[in-house]
Amino acid sequence: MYRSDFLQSLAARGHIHQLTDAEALDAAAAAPGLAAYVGYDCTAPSLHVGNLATIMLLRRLQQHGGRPIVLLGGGTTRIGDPSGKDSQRQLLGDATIAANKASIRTAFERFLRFGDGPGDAIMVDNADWLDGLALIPFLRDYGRHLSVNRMLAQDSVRLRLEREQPLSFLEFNYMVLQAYDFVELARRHGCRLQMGGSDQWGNIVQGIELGRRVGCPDLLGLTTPLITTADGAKMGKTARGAVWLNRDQLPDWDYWQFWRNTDDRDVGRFLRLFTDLPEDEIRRLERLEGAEINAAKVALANAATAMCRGEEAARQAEATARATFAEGAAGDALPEARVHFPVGVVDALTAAGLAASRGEARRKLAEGAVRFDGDVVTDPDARLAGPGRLSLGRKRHARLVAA
RNA sequence: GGAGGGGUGGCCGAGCGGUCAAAGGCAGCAGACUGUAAAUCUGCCGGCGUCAGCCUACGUUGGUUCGAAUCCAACCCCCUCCA
Repeated sequence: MYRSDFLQSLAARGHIHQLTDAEALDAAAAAPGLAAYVGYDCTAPSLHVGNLATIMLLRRLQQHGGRPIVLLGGGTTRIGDPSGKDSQRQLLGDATIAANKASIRTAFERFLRFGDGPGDAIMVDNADWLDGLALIPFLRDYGRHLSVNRMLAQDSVRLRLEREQPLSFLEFNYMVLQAYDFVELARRHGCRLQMGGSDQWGNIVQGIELGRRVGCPDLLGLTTPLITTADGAKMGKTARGAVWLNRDQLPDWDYWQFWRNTDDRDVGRFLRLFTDLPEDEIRRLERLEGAEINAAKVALANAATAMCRGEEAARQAEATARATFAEGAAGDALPEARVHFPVGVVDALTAAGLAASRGEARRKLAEGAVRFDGDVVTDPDARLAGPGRLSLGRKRHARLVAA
């Protein structure tokens, strides 16, 4: 078993997939001030719950005395990570990347404490060193240490080649630059550990190898398992889109609901991975059976929402859930739709976003799925006279208010 | 460069002159049962509509035809085999 609190905690909570050198890492983590980083692409205006697995690694590191480094890939996003893709990703414009970067960074402040103190997290952007890189000096200093043979064996490259899918030289360089990032962070910030999802293993190892050859000998790597739900889907990808961390991409209510609707079988695992609740509390919650387990889901939703969106957001969502589901009222946190009364049900449904089209609204009315203030509405010509709670099915609700 | 095969709705995949808004599966939505869970069963699943109909869709652009996802031509892209 591990001696350091950090690794003990990660192991107990299910965060560890692979380690490059367990003993060395354990020793490094036992001393205070271990610096570790995770890199994030700026491909979207917000990170999503799929990124939470590694964000939690940084959080746990800080909780146990380490120094988290958030690396924003302002430079590498201009290239595009080929891992897990069969075709080149659409190249993003610099303006988009800059906007995404600005938007992404806000989310981290909820999970980590930033500052100038010894245990404070810092945020860096690899554009700072990548953008100005001069090709010939770079090739002479680093290129000679990078083995093409080895790179060709990397999954991200090999799979593309085996399937005879195109791989541009641009993308081929992604791992080179990610490897170089690690060396740069080791030099600038004394960073010894790179963490990431299991798909990043190859890239992480490349960085460690490069470090060994250019005078940063003791770099380490750690990956988290790919988190899937009990029914086998990648976590955080719903049909309606990703579950975003940023409030302007996904309202607090929906974020809370995402966690509240966790599969029974995932509750214990998610409590360990995505909340700070202590082990004995989690053990108590996951032992609940039947309808009782809903209490554990509420605890999960509250803890996860409080961490990402703040205590107040969690409280409001919980209160709204109670009002909406237990009392059949309309809680404050429900999405609001502004309409002019009297309004036809069909228009109200589309305005509230409960139906994607008028046709769908009509179909749902015919199916008996629509209720207004709790009463089933089936007539597509019905008009609603004033404010109230419009529901589609039992789960989706909106408050109609006068425009 | 040569010879074949193929590009169909979010995905997979049938259709190969009218009866095609296009079989089937997956995903999704809703109903029943429940616990805002899972499983199961049922219905729905391009848009608009006073439900008759209209519009948009089968790689792209033209053409043949009363009529084309289906035939022809050119172009773009993908796959297999040969050089």
